[in-house]
Amino acid sequence: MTDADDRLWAAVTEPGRRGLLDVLLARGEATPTALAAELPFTRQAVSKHLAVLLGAGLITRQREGREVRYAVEPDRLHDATQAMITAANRWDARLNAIKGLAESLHRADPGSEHHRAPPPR
Amino acid sequence: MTDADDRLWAAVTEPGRRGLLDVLLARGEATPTALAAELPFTRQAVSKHLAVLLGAGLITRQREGREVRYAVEPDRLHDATQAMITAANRWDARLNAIKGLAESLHRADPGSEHHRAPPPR
DNA sequence: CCTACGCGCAACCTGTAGTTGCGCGTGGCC
DNA sequence: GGCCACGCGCAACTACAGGTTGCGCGTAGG
Repeated sequence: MTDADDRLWAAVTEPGRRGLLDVLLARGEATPTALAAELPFTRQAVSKHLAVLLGAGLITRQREGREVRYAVEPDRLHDATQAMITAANRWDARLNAIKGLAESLHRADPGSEHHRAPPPR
Repeated sequence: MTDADDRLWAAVTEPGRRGLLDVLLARGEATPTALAAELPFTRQAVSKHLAVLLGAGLITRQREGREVRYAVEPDRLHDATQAMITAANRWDARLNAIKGLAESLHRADPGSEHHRAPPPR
């Protein structure tokens, strides 16, 4: 996993940003104040997060008079979602392998959960 | 999304923990020192992360003499991966809707990307 | 022109990730 | 049995990122 991908991952998985993206995706585009109105933190905090997302190329910024409209960048954000799904699936594959192995061991020797002798004290 | 799910999400998505889980999944089970040997941070940092994962129910802890073996809890971790995939898919659905909408608008009126009159200065 | 609003910048606070240092218990060796 | 070595957890400290408040600038609108 490259360096840019790491930044992408960190940008979308951070809890605050995740909620922010939820709202922004529901609207397609919005201003910082509008976003802050639906989120549990202040406009400035929102603005910081938007700066991070902007730096990661996940959203676009466009001035319109005294307002600023932020909009999602579908292609780039799609890359992020795919990265998440890929990672999750890779983990799941490992998980199934481990689970299957544990079960087969259990069948072979049901008493071997504690590998040696576990002295209670 | 519930409170426990939030803790689950935070536990797995944190960058340090993500790398740790990668190694732990590759081995199935391991001791803190063994994990620290393959990770970019110290044994104590690993130990802290393991404590968090343990608190989230994602791994199990078992003393074996003077060592401690941590092992992944397949079912619980599977829940986490599913949560990630679900979130990613939900975003992707929104994304496609937005992208489709933008394209249809573009077809209807190719010059309407700037909604009103954008004064350059 | 003057007011109101939206925004960004800067200073500050707080929690968490990461480090180093130390003490305790267990295993192996003589 | 006694001693050293190793693995581990606890505690104190530092560094950084998320979040807040306060302020100043520019633009919109009467």
